[in-house]
Amino acid sequence: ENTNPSSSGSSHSAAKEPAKGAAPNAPRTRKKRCPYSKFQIRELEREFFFNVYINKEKRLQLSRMLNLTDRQVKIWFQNRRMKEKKLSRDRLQYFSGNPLL
Amino acid sequence: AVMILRSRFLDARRKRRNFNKQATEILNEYFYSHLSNPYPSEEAKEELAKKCGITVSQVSNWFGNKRIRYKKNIGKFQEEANIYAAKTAVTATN
DNA sequence: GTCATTTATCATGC
DNA sequence: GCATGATAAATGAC
Repeated sequence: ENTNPSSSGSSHSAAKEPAKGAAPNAPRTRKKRCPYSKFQIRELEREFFFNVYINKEKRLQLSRMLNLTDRQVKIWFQNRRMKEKKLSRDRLQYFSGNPLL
Repeated sequence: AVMILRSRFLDARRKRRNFNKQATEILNEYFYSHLSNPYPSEEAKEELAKKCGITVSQVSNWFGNKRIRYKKNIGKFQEEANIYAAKTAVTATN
């Protein structure tokens, strides 16, 4: 379902600056945001359910399985923790001061 | 009853509804009167949220979207910028 | 690590 | 059909 351009093929796949060695003055281009596939999200969420903080071993394992870089998995968990915190805030705000409860 | 509330919360989370005209006015006034640095502090966000009747997160979302969409096409917002520039100029003279 | 943010994408309103 | 608000990747400050 997902033709994932990141971390594909070559094992070392540089995450940024796809340009060849022509330009030494690297205008470090920001990596384009690439939505993850349903399968990738499912596996990441599954691991997140067991432990909100992932260790290095499982991170490497997940990154290989999902064809993502370690950095991408690490950042996904960081963003996921922030999302959980925001969901908690929204839930609290929504259910607080609700006359039906 | 709890389940109903829960489902209502879950689908109300992504249902998008436009802000009322007054809230948009307030947000635009702040944005164009701070065009050189359109980054309201946490306290300013809370005050804007209260005046607009929205959450602080919604204020952050609005400014994030506004900043990048303004930067991406300044010309499209020129007319709008002039309107609020004139409006703040009037209030400044009073 | 958190967290505000940038950027693209998604989903809806109209 | 775009405008608009919310969310999902990605970066950087601290």
